[in-house]
Amino acid sequence: MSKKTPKYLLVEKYIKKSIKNKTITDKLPGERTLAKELGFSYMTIRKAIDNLVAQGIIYKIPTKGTFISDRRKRKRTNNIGYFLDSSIESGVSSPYYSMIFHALEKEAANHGYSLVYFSDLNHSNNGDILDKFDGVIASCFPRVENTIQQIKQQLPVVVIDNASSDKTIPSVIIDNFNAVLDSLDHLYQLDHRRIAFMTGLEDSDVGKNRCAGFQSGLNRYGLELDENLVYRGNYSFKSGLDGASYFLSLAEHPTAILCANDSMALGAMRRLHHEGIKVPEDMSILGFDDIEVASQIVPALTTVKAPINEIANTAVSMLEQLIKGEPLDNKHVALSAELVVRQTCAKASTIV
Amino acid sequence: MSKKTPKYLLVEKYIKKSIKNKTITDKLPGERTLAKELGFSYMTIRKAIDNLVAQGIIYKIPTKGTFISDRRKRKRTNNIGYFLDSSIESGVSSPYYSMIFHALEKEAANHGYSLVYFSDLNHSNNGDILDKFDGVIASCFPRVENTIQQIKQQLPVVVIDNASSDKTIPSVIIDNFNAVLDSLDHLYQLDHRRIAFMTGLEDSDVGKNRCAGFQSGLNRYGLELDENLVYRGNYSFKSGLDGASYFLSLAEHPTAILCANDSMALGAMRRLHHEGIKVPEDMSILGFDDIEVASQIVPALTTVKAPINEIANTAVSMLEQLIKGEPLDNKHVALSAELVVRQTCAKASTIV
DNA sequence: CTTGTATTATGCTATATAGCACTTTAAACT
DNA sequence: AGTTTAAAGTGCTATATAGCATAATACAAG
Repeated sequence: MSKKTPKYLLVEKYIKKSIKNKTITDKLPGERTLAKELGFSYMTIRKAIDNLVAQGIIYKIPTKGTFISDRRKRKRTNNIGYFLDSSIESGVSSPYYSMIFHALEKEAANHGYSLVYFSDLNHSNNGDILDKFDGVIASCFPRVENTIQQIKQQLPVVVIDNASSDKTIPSVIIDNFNAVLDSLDHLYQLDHRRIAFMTGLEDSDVGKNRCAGFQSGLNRYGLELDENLVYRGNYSFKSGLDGASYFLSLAEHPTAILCANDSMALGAMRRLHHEGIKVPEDMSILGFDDIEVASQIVPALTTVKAPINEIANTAVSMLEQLIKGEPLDNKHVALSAELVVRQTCAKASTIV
Repeated sequence: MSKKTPKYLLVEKYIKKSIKNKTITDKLPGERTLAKELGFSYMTIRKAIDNLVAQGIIYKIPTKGTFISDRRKRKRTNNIGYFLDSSIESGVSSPYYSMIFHALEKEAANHGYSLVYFSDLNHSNNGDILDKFDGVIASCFPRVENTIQQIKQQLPVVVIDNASSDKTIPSVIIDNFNAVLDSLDHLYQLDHRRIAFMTGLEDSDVGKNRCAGFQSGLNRYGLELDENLVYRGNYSFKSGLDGASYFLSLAEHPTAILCANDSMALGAMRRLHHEGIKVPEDMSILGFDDIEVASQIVPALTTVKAPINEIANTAVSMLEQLIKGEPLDNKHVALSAELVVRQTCAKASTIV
C-alpha cells in the first residue's frame, strides 16, 4: 500500500502498540536505549517520540524520562460543555434553562472558560464532540443518565438540576423539598386548606422532592393528601392549562394551586382567567423558579426563586477543581431557594 | 533573562518577524538557502520551520517550497461563535436572544458546528478567543462595530439584527419597516387614529426602521406624527412601564400603543392594568418579536413574529459558505415578519 | 514545434556524533 | 554518619552529511 513507510512512523506505531498492549505501562525506555533495542538511530527514535508527544500520547520530563500520558493530561481546550437533553421543551431557550445557561456562561468566563451548549453527543461531523471540552456540566435527568455515563468515561462531569443515580458524579441541586415546604407554609398561613399540587415529571429527583415536600408539608399541618388535588403535569405551559381545567372540574375546587414550576403556573393563570376566576381573589397560585416574566406579568407571580447564580458559581468551581485534578470537599451540594412573595397569593376566601 | 535561547528559537523568531515586517511576503527561501543565509545548519533551520508549521504559521509543499499560511487556512475548529454584546440586558437569557441563540445552535449543529456564545473578546485566559472559531455570527449594534471589525480581521463574520455600517459584512435582518407598517395598518383597520409608538433604542437600524415604518404608515393614512405620542424606550420591561405612565399622563390618551418589542409591551400592559385601564377594551397594545410568553399571558399579545428560524438558517448557511471560501449571492438578506393577531388589539372605543 | 532527457531545486528521511544541563545514584572522603 | 565528589542517565540542542522522491525547468534531439 504505502510505497515506503518511514522508519520513524514504524517506531511510532511500535510504541503505540506497546502502550496498548501494556508492554510498556508507565515509563518508556531511554531514547538511546530504545534506539539500540530497535536498531534505529537515536535521532530517528527521537523524531518518533517527538511526534507522539505532539499527539499528546506521551510526555517528557527532562532528566527523568518519557512517560505515557494519562487521559486527564490531554490538551486543554478551555471550553466547558453544557449538556441539556434535546427533549427538554425549547431547550436552552426555555425561560428557566436560558437563565441557567447565561449564568453558567458568565461564571465560566470568569474562570477563563468558554461555554458550549450541546444536546447531542453525535452531531459533530469530525470526531468526538467531547474532544472540545475540558469538562462538562450536565443537566441531569433519568433518561439522560446513559449519556452522562458516556461523558464521564472521558471527562470530568458536574451534574446540576438532579443528582445522578451514580453518586460518584458530583452534583449541585436545589433543596426542593424545603422550598416546597416553605411554599406550602406560606399558603397555610393564608388560611388555605384545600391546596392543590401540580407536579412536574416525577421521574426525576426534582419532581420527587417537590412532591415529597408537598406531602411533608401537609403532614406537618395534619392535612390529608387528597389524590384528587394532585395533577401530574410535565412542566409545560400547556400542562398548566390542562391542570387548571382539571382542578376546576372538581366538585370542590381547591383554594390554591402550588405549581412545580412557573410555566405551569402561567398556564394555570391563563386558564383560570379564561374561566372568569380571579387570581388571587378566588384562587391563589404559587410557582417555582422565578423566571423573568414571573415578576412582569399581571398579577406578578409569587414563586420560589431558584438560586441560579449560586448554582452556576458552585458548579463551575467544582468542575474546575476536577479539571485540575484536585479533590472536592463536598461532592454533593444542595442550595436553598427563597420564596418571593408577590401578588398571586391571598387569604383564602371562605366561600369556595 | 533566558540563560540561552536555542538557535532554532532564534530562527523561529526571525522568520516570524520577517513575515510580520513583510520582508517575506509569500514564499520562504529554501531550507538550504536559509541555512546559508543565517549561518546555521540545515537541520537547525529545519527544526525551526517544522515548529512554525506545527504552529500553523507556515505550510510546506514538497518540491514546491514553504509558504506563509493564509489566515483562512488555519485549522478548522468546527465551532461557530455567537457574539452578543454584554450590555444587552440579561444577554443571551433575554427572551428574544435566547430564541435566537437556540435557533442558531440547532442550525449550527445541522451543519456540523458547535455554537459558542461570547460577549467579550478578552475573557480568554490563554490567547485569542477567536482562535476557537471558524467564523462568527454577531448581533450587530453601533456600539459594537469596533469589535466586529476586530473579528473581521481574523474570521468570516455574518451579522444579524442590524446591518453593519461596513457594507462588506454580510447581514441577515428583519424587514422591520414593513412589519411595523403592517402593524400600524392593523390598528388603523380597527379604527385607531391616536396611535402611540414606543420606540426602542434609535441608534440602530432596527430602531430606525421601526420608527420609519411607523412614520410611513401614518403618512399612508394621512395622519400627522404627533411627537407627544412617541416615547423613546430602550426595549426593557421597565421602559414599557415608564412609557405607559407617560402616555397616561397626556391630556388626550392614545387609543393604541405600538411597541417596538414585546418586553416593553409587557411592561405597558402591566402599568395599564395597574392604572385600571383594560387591554384591549380601553387600550390596544401591539408588540414585536413574539417571545414565548407573548402567547401565554392574559390577554395574549398581538405581535409581529420574528422569523427566528429563517434568520438562523440563513445566517449559518451564509457563514458556512464564507468559511469554505465560496462567494455569496446575496450579501444582505432582509426577511419579512408576519403579524400574529391575538387578543390585545380591539376596535377603538369612541370614548377616550 | 514537439519530445525526451538531464539538471536543479524543493522538502523529506535517516544516521552519526558532540556537547549541554540537569538529576539521581554511587562511591569516596572526612 | 554525614558530606562531598564523581559517574551515569536523562532529554535537549546543534551540526554535518548522504541519499530519496518529486516537480519544474532547461536544453538538446528529432
